[in-house]
Amino acid sequence: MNLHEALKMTFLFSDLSVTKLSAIKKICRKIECNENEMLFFEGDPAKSLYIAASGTINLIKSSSSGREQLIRSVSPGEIFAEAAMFAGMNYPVTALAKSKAVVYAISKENLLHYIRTNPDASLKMMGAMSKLLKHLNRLVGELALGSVSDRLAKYLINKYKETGQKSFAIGMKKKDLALKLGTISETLSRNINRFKRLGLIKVERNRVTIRDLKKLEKLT
Amino acid sequence: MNLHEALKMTFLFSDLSVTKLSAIKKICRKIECNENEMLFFEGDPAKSLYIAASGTINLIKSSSSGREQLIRSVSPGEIFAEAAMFAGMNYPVTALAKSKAVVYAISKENLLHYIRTNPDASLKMMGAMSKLLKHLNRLVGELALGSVSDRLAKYLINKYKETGQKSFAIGMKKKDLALKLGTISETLSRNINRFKRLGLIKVERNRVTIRDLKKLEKLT
DNA sequence: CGTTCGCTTGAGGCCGTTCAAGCGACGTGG
DNA sequence: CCACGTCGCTTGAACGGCCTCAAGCGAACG
Repeated sequence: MNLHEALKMTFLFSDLSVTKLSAIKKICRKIECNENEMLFFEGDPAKSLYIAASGTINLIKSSSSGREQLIRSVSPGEIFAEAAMFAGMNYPVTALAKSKAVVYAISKENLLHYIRTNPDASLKMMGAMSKLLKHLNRLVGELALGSVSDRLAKYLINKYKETGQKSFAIGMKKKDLALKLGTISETLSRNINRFKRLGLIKVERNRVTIRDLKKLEKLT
Repeated sequence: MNLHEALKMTFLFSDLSVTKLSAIKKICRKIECNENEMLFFEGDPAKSLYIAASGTINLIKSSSSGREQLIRSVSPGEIFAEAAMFAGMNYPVTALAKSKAVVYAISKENLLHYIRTNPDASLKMMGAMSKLLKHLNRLVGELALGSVSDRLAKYLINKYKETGQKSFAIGMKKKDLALKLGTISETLSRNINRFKRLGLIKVERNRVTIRDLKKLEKLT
């Protein structure tokens, strides 16, 4: 995906006029990441907003003891570090390229200038932030209140609703899914197995089939 | 605290002209809550932004099994449900008055109109949302990565930094502190006791004194 | 064919919760 | 002023979920 396509996909810059779009393009700085490269670290001063053009970027939190939590997985056409740049914030997560990736950065100064001179942009920006807030609120609830199997069930149901299919590919390594669910691969494995034994799902390779949606929903 | 004072304290409406301020006052609807009354429930469609004038409002998440997590405790002069009203969201938490309380509500429509006609307001609103994001990010990290004693240590250190005093009142029931730290009173009690045994803190009634800040910081 | 990688499975242990009981502080009514 | 009940807090015992460490195992790949 090139810069133009990526910008068009973002909530923030999607419906701009040709002139405005090319103005935005001028202030984008291209950054290429190798697999497993860190784009920025948690705690670094937030200097830019990023637009993902290709590859996958994981936003994670990690503790000194080595535990990790995946906060968000960014796909091409999405923006990230939206909100970190207000009030002189630091990045609250570290950004890790899961594959070779290309992202574009817009500096804080340029973005603020853009927002100030484009009234609509504020509203869109607030929309983006509010989506993030929603996501984080859900995450907090799930982490604080639910067990791993709760979160796994929620994840599966959500996948089903997203795709409309009772059979779908997980689309990432189980280890990464574990990270997303706030656990580790062993525990995930055991839980998947329990679901299989209970007749809730069927699993082959990377593909899951929901056999008993009702019971799955009752779990959460 | 009356409406005028409360508005003056908020980040959002603090430095308005007299005319604008009185325009805002006109669109505020007064709501009085009794102790333990719910102002709104998680999942309700978000129709208003609120300004707390007196009393304490707890924003909590709870699960069907009865577990609860305190997301935020709102004091007079603060606004809440800032962000819920974008993109047709529902409240992500339920608001519970911990004491008799007075709050003022501004409807979604009125607020959006206000924001659209006051360019500065968007920036302030984004500031408010970005503060919230920061808070939630921290909360996610602590819940996902840390233990109860980590969170207790962080809380104590934070209190110390806030007040500048090594001795301070907790200012809420231990049960509520437990809620805030994502645990229950029994576990909190045991952890406080462990800290006491290790010589990290001293506790008398509702007052904590930090005896060994260094070690406390090393815990986190 | 051997190595690596992702995943699974098992044993053991820790942390936090649940359930149950005890205890001091406080307020109320006798 | 004391007796009693309530409330907030603490403590103990038992249990369970999840993590750690370690080993096994199939598939992909050079």
